Amino acid sequence: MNQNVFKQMLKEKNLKVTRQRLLVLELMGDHPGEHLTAEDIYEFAREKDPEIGLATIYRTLQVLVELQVIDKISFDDGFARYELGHVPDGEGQTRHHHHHAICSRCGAVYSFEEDLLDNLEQSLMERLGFLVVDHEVKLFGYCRSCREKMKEEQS
Amino acid sequence: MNQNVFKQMLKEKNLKVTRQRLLVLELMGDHPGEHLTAEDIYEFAREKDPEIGLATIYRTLQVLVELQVIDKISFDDGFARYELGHVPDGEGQTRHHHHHAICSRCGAVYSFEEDLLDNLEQSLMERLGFLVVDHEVKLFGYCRSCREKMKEEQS
DNA sequence: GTGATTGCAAACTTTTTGCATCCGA
DNA sequence: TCGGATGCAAAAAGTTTGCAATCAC
Repeated sequence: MNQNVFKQMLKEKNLKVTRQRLLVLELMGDHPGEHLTAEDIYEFAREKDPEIGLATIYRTLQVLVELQVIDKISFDDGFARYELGHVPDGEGQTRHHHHHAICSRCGAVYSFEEDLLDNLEQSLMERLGFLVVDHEVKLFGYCRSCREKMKEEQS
Repeated sequence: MNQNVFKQMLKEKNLKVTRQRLLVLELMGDHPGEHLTAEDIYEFAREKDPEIGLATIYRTLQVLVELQVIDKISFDDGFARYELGHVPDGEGQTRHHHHHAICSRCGAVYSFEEDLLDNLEQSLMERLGFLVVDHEVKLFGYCRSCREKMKEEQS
């Protein structure tokens, strides 16, 4: 996400461009594909701006979620996580989300993109009149290296 | 879920059959298709057993999740929710989960079943060696009645 | 200048834990 | 009997909020 685009988004919502907001955006960009907690971001932020407060991190993340710059996700391990969202398509309609495969043994998270839900979304519209605009898919299972370790343990 | 089956499951894990555990199971069965929070279950439980403690509810829910009798889900509104899980198939392999369509306007949750993820799961196995054993799909959008209301508001 | 934003600390919410008591097997 | 389970209260952990000081515009 371009910093100038971000500044423009803030201005359109009558929000101010602050050192803290720019820093959080920068940090999110520095860690693509990671699923950072507020605490993670706080730690990174303090390296560059020791004065920054945790409450500011939370408030800034809220702003970024509202602006659809980042997504808030949960792996049900007790804290919310944040990651850079993908740019909405031209029409501003359906977003191109990526999904997550979570290893139940080691906790590794693999991200991937794939739009295999179109059929499902269409059927919901026909049956319930429900218009899907976003989706989130989590797959739970075992990654290759854990499967190998599990095989060894078995023998 | 049959009470005797549950009693058997507890015994197999060397857990005791208690009044409280039976009550929580009963309450979950009384509210099929709902997505109850621990607090909801606590309220229902106190109607039948005013002595019961909230900590017991949490501890019992944990046991039920471990026994795969219920599923823990989150709609990211701040608390965990629980619902009766579907019975695993004969092989004890992939579970037949249902999914959720959540209205972003009124918060209504529609549940449905559909196994359209087989292709996706197979492709993950081929590409990453990741074995999927369970999945969770959340769709966000607008339900029929909210869409109608939104149309009216627009005019 | 002025209203939004920040940092801090305190509050809040959901969930977990310690411990004495109680109960199921 | 005796180890697991319960209820209560206190603690923990993540997040939010009130407020005075500060900053962006």
